[in-house]
Amino acid sequence: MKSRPATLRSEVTNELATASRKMRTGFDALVRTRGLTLARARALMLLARHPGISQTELAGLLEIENPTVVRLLDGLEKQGLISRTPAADDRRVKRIDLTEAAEDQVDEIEDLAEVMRGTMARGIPEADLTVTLNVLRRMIANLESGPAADDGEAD
Amino acid sequence: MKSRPATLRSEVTNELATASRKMRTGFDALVRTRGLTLARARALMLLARHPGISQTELAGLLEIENPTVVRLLDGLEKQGLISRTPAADDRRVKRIDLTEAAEDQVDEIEDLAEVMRGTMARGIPEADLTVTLNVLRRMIANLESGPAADDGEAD
DNA sequence: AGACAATCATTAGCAGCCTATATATGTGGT
DNA sequence: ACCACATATATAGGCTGCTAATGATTGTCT
Repeated sequence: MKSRPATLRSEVTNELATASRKMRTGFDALVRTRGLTLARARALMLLARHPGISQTELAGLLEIENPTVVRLLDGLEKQGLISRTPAADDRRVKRIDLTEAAEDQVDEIEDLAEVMRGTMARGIPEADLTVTLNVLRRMIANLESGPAADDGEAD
Repeated sequence: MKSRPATLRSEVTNELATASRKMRTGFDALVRTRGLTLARARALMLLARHPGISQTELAGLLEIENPTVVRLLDGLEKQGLISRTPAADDRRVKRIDLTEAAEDQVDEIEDLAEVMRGTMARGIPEADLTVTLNVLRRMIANLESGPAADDGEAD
C-alpha cells in the first residue's frame, strides 16, 4: 500500500463529490416536504418547460435511461401530476403533460431550488463562481472526451 | 409559471451536479473492469486506511447509512475481499478487515482514481483549481449550516 | 408488397441509497 | 439485580439508477 498525500486534484474531486451529494440530499429533503422526491421534482421542472414531449425526449433532458423514466412517470401518474397521452401521428410514442395540480407545484419547486442556490452561494464572490463554472465545464468536457493523452495539460 | 433566465448560480449548481455524475459514472466504469463497483471501491480504499474499524465507523466515513453498509459488506464478503470478525471487547461490533486479495487491489484502484483525476483536471490551471476548491468548501459549509439568513449574501 | 432494421415504451432483474423496524448487546440509574 | 435507554448489526420495503430483453409500431430497402 503506497501512502498518498492529499493533492489539490484529489481534494477538488473529493469536495466536488461531497458538495454534489449534500446539494442533492438537501434539495431532496426540501421537496420531500411537498410529497416529492428529487428525481420527480426535476422531471416536473423539465415538463413545465417542455410540455407534451415524449418519454424518450424527457429521458434525454434528464440524462437518464428510458426504463428509469418509465417508472418515474408511473409514480408521477399515480400522484396525479402528469398525464400520458398516445400521440396521434406515431402510435409508439406517448406525450407527457403536467396536470393542473402539478403546474401549481412547479413554481413552489422552483422557489425551493432558488433557496437552495442562494444557500450554497452565500458569501461567495461572483468572480469565484465564474471561475468555478468554467472549471466545471472543462471537467465535464474532459470527462466526455475520455481518459485521453494529456494533450491540453499545459495551459 | 414564471419564466426564469439561467443565472450564474443556477448554471454552477447544474454543472456541479453534471460534473459529479459524470465523474461517478466514469470511475464506476473504470473499477468495473476490475470486478468492482464505485461504492465497493470506495469502501476498500477507506478500509485500507482504517483497518479493523466497525461497520458504524465505516458508515460514518462513507457518509452513508448503516443498512447500506451491511449490504455493501455482504457483497464484499462474498467476493472474498473483506472479513468480519466479532470484536472481543464488545460483542455487538464486528471489525472489518481487508483480505490479502483486497490489499492487492487497493493500489490498482488508487491508480484508477489518479487516472480519473488527471483526466478531469486536464488543461485546468492550478490557480483555477484552487479557487474551485475554496468555492466547493464554502458551499459545503453553507449546506451544512442550513438555509440560514443571507448574512454574507453581498460579495 | 414483403422482409428487415430502427424506435418507443415497457418489463425484469441487479445495485445502491434511503427510512423504519427488529434483535442482540452494552451501560447507567435505582 | 433490574429496568430503561443507547448502540451495533441486520432485515424489510421503497425510490432511483442501470442493462438486457420484449412487443408494438414505423421506416427502409429490395
